[in-house]
Amino acid sequence: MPAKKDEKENLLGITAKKDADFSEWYQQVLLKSEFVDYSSVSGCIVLRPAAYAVWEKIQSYVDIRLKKMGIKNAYFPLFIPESLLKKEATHLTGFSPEVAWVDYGGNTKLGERLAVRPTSETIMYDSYSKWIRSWRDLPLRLNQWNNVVRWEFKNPVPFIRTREFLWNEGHTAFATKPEAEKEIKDIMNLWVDTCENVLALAGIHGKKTEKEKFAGAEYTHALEFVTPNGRLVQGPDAHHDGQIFAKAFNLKFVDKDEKEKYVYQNTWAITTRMIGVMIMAHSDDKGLVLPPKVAPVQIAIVPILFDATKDKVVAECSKLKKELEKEFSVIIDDREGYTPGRKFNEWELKGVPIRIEFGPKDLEKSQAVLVRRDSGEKKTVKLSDVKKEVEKELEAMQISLLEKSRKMLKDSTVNAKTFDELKKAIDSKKIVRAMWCSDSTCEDEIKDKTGGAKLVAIPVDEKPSGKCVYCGKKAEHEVYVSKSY
RNA sequence: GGGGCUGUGGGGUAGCUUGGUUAUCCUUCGCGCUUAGGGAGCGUGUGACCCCGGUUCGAAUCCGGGCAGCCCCA
Repeated sequence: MPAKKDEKENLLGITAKKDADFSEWYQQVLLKSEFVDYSSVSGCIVLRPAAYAVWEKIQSYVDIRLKKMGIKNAYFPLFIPESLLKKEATHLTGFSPEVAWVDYGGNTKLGERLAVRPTSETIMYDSYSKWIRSWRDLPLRLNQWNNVVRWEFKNPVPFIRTREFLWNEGHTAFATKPEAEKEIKDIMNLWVDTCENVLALAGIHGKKTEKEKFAGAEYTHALEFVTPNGRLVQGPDAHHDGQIFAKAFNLKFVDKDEKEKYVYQNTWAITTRMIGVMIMAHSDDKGLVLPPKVAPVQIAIVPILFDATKDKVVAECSKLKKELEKEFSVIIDDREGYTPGRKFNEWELKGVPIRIEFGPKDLEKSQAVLVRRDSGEKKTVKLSDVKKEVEKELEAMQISLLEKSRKMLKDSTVNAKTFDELKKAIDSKKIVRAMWCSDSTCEDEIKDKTGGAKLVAIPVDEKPSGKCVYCGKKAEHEVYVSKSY
């Protein structure tokens, strides 16, 4: 029996519309699906089991591939002595406004206060300086999975901007620049692969402008993702640090030619922010939509229970579950006292990719009903074909979500020749591709006159030609301009 | 960095202007019965005034401060 319209407001499901009230919608999707919760610490969220499971999927996909590349995992301290954090000037300036400090141990004031790591370059390179002596010690390629704290004062947005977040941080040292730069390419390929094939997200591979690059890097590559409310968000990145930290931390080695040289370094990371980007992109007015490759539960079997056939239906569902869980993660929702409709809505809210309905009619005809979360499409299949069909639909869903993401990126992008066009596009929540003279004055002016739109990325596939969108001088680069998180 | 709005059971709310008995309603949650192919029904139970201070005989309500969340602008 359908719920009365005026009662719907108070039911389990989300009431905000993605198109009409994006941030309210985003919040409701996360909270009502029991994906995350707020905590008593401002700007810090709780990843509930479903969210953490998604992170574990991302983590394991990336971790396996990093290890194949020859990178090893290690763990360095959470705390960084102030003196170490101060060693590289640009780095310090970049991070110091948002560092959280520990001043006391119990009641005892510490002799030197400790930073809670905002990133671990400084504490790691302190060790690296002891470990790197000869060319034989290189390359040194370590990664750690951990948490970092950046005490931001802007409005927190779950996953997108939180004061503490989870990530990996790879920190590597090479004897030569070409080796190091080759790694930047490999890592960026890994990020593209992970985002596209696991999270079903299409991004822009770009280079950061001088203004926007990582504090302490020579240059920064990153993937940028468009959100449904027309902003770009930075995703995973890879920074080539050249010899900047090497000089600050005295990372020298004796090369084969017996000369002392500084190492060349990279740092790179993917963070839990991507989970937020993924949810913004794929989820809808019914709740979460999780790509099959990250979904903690891929299939929910809902038995339709009538007294006369209950036992047989449940038995058949259990058989089905046993068969399916050889390859997929499956749950069977045989809770009594809830109607099927209620269960359907609940699993949709939680973003389970495939639902299987099975009742007396299906028992009679040896069939089951498959429903896809992303399209809502229903399909009746023979019991013997369920496994094959599920596999097919999960793959199709994964691909379809990526295509949708590609389309969103394409539809959100506008080319602008004049500043007027650029401004109009920004105002109508588009992201803009335009030409740029590469002067930071123009960068500042554009930001100023558009209400904060940044030059987010110089696409790696750029073909600069013509004139700067702002000053009209010869263009050096193409850029994506957009408001950002 | 600046401005605005809002905090009442797990969620959504009424009450606040004009202070006054046991804080309203819906939903969730627990239990019992009954139901079951798209958010079922009846009965019953649990559960809240963000925190600190002030005014007052009396504060969810008025005042001050804090904390938190949201929105807009830079």
